[in-house]
Amino acid sequence: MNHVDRIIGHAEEHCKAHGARLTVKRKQVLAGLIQSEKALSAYELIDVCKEQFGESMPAMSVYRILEFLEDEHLVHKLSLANKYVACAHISCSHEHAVPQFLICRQCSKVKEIGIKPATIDELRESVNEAGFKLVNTQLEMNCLCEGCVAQAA
Amino acid sequence: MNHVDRIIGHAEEHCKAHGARLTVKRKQVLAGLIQSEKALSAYELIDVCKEQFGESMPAMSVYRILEFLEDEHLVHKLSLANKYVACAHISCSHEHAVPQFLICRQCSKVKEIGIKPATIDELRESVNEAGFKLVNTQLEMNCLCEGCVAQAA
DNA sequence: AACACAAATGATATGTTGTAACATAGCTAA
DNA sequence: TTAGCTATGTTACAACATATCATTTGTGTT
Repeated sequence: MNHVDRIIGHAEEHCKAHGARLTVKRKQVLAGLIQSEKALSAYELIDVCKEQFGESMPAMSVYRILEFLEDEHLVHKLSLANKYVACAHISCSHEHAVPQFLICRQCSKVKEIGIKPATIDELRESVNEAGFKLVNTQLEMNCLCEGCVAQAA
Repeated sequence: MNHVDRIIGHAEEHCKAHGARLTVKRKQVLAGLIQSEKALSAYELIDVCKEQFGESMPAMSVYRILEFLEDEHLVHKLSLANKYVACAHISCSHEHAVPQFLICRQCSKVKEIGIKPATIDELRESVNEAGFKLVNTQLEMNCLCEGCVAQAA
């Protein structure tokens, strides 16, 4: 049983725990995302599923499935890049705070981090001072990953 | 001479100062953005220009013009919303740091703020610790503006 | 003024991301 | 088993964005 399958196993338990169904298609989409280890657009994901499972996957289905996986907190949507990424903590049992994302603009590698609560508080305060309310603390930041920085140098 | 015209005047000087040409079309696009006082998609902007100036504006041109205006730091692209917003500081003479944006998910109103440098430093540090490099400090945050919070309540 | 060149815009087509609407298939439970 | 819900398929299209090549406009030079 490989790494991906183990994570899928956890996802399955997670879903079963509250009566959500992790169907074959949904597992395929999630597995595709986990395996690629980076953010993929919905259409890239279609290609991945085609390669991996030989099954055609209508765009509509992929979007529906991504929505389901988001609702289950198994996948995050990165609006900054219009891409989707598997949650880095599917196998963790504890509850998670809303994460922040570092997105490599070069290669779409994504790092999911938890910024210090104090920093988040400062941000939220700046937002409040401006008369706005933060609807969530999912920050997305344009970055370069180590590998791509090295290449650029 | 109204508010918008005054800002356009400043923009014109800014461009002239280094030989960039703020043409009629470019002025129209910028004026449309300033006047609306919120973020607009490129296609919304086409409609605004059509209404305001009666001129048809091919999508291609609008995108080119928005790119020019971005290069001149007169307009910001908000990737989180796929919209564009006029810079809030066109009339300021001083140099600006990279701004942060609060985007109302309800009405697209945008507030351009400058977060405390210390907070930015903390963020950058968190990013570095994760082995990534921030390519810029333009944060975009999903918010609700005062008006929309009041409505929702 | 006429010309040459570059910058800006127009026109057309197409790529990419995402959703609406309605049809079908497949579980699940009485 | 049949009724009803959930999931998926199909088709069409909306919204966002760019590639490419043609034309116009503006600027400097002779």
